[in-house]
Amino acid sequence: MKWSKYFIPTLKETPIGTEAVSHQLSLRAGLVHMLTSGVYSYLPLGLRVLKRIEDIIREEMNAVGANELFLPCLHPLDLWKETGRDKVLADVMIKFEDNRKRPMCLGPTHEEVITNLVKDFVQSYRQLPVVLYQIQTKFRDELRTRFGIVRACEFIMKDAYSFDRDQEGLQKNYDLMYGAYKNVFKRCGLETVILEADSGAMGGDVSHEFMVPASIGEDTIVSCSACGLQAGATEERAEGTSCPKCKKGKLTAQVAIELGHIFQLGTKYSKAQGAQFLDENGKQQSIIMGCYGIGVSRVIAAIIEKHNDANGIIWPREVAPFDVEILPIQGSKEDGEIKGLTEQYYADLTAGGLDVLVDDREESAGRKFNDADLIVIPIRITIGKRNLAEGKVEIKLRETNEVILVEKDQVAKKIAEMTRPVCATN
RNA sequence: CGGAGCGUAGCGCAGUUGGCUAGCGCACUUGUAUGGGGUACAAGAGGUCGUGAGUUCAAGUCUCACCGCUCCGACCA
Repeated sequence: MKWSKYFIPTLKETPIGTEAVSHQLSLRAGLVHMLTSGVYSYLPLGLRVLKRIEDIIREEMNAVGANELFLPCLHPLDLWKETGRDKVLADVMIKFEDNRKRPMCLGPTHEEVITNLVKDFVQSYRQLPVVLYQIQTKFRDELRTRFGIVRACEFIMKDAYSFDRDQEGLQKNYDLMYGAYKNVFKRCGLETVILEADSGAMGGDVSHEFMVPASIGEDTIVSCSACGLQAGATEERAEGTSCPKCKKGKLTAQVAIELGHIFQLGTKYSKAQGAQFLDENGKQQSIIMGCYGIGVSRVIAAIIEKHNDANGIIWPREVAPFDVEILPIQGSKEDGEIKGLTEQYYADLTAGGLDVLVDDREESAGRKFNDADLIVIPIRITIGKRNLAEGKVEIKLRETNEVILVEKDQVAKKIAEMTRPVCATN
């Protein structure tokens, strides 16, 4: 991809009204654009990151036997009345009437829709278990948006739903999802703290939250210095208090971003909506359900919060919008060799399966370097006269700021060596 | 929804006790030079000062209402 033909609107200065680093950098690096509070457009670069995260999620979901589908975000309100959640979620639901005066809402979550779907197709225990997921836009009329895309009114979520004949089956799928979630966040370069949590408006008995401790966030985790207990702190029992478990250690509080939440729902929805199956004894049973969410767009914010420096974002390799950036330093004088090498590297690396961005703009070297640091592609190749005089080209790794000089005809080979371990994990 | 702050060009800002044609930096356009860390010079283009009322000879500036954004709180799969 050539920069001159790509839409990467970087900002030199920090936008007003932004506090969180991820909010600032996501705007400055040209990833997103705010339409109004809590409503964001994803620009080409941000969309690339989003797609890469989605791909990781898809791989991990498919690996545990979940099937991807795509549910509507336009829901008749009547459906929500079946479970009474039209009232429970009334504050966050975006409701309206269509032109035929039918009460509708934009889906804040999809338990009702998926249950409605599954009950039409599943009649027998022989058809269970079923695990389905989607990556979809959710709409929530948040009372207060926060930190850019961390809490938005319109956001992208992966939601999976499991349907089992018994608790044993649910537990099995729940454990699989639990493991898949750990993989997803690890591959996104995020260390998570997993907490047993309150099920809230979702209902059910067991639930776990996947939290990333960060300098901003809407949740608080308390940790015990002695026994290592970690727990959510919804109430004002943060610091000071002694540990409720060992009674010895002191609790320290840490702000965190919730990225994932998984629930054992049981029969709350299947009973309310009549999703039943016939067991081998010919008896009607309610399907046992679980649901599993990841705030996909929120993951981007968490990654930026955890991976940045004074110059910009340091993407973990698996989620970076491009693998390699080629930065030719040349002017209008047309240095034939620089141009030739740029094209050659681009062709070689692209053929090797890498996403390559070429900064072919007629800009000063300084601006190119600064933009490169801001949007940050993991590997940067700088081609300039200074090193070319020695027959060499510079390769810089953004993660470590390590700079190596490579013979100009060894570049593609060297990059291939560097990127191989990443490819192997895929 | 309570508390606080902010709103002047695409972005970041200045604008005094109300005063004459609303400025500055960046970005943008054109030209010349430059070409390894936001390059220099020159000439340009770009404005319902968030919206609406009010006070006044005169409002970016004062008053009121409303709208929008951010932060804290309440709330939250």
